[in-house]
Amino acid sequence: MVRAPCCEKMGLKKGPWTPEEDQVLVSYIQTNGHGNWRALPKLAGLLRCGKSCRLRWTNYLRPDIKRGNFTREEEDSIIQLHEMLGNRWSAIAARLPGRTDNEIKNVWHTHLKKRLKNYQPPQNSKKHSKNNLDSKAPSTSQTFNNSDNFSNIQEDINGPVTGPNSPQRSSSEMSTVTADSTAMTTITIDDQNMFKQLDEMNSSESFIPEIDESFWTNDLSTGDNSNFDMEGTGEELQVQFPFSSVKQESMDMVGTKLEDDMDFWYNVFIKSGDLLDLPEF
DNA sequence: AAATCCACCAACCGCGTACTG
DNA sequence: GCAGTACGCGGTTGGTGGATT
Repeated sequence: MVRAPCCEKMGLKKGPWTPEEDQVLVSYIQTNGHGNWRALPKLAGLLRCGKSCRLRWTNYLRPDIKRGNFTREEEDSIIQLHEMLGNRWSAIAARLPGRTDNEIKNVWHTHLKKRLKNYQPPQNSKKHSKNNLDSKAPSTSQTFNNSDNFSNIQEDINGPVTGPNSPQRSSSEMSTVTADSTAMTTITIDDQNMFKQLDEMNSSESFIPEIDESFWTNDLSTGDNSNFDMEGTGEELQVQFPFSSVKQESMDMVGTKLEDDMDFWYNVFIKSGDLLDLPEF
């Protein structure tokens, strides 16, 4: 069943806002605040629906909006954040003061996607982005240089790490991730330590090392990922990978054995926004 | 000069979810 | 626990203006 558009239903005005309407909206909000968006247009004397008013205010009229072209730094930040957060435009906008999610979304679709298209990702990077692990993020890879990003994203996932309203989770509350392949590679780490490690790696020269073709098995390379499975099982998340062998040279990380390919882990833990968003995680 | 194409961006739309009674 | 309401979000659309043919 299709919900009727609110403006149509009410016989309210649609389309571009006039300067007069802008003025009415701004002066009303400056005087009274926006409070209830639904009631606002009636109270302010606007023939618009509350939704339209909210959009106009948040995307255009808000005093803290930064107008004008995006700087190269801002664009780079968007690319980095999109790499990590996917199409979560509001989360990205929250890290770019003065920019709205709508604006960022537009810039992404009109400029940045093209920029990335011209960028040749390292071999393999898209092979393990199939099967929904990476459904929200493009399969490109790059070096990160914003040292705040991982901490911020950690906050996004777990809530603020410090502060009166958001106490740090105890280690028993911290979720674990278990990666299990048919080669019986099992890794358990907690996400707090993981982000700490990633922050450290982030400050190094090259966050994502090159990987060689042999890292991937034929199963995955041929795109037969039907047996890929991820499921949340209470406190523990089981992740099954379809490949039967992984590079076994390991590094000691977070007190646990991990493969040395950080591109892999990056995709598993960072690019997979869905995985990280699971409340059980 | 006219027609067409294309890029840009403001605004709309519907869905998911938080909130409230 | 449920239903109704309101809001926020991401995807999409449509108008506009500049570039190209």
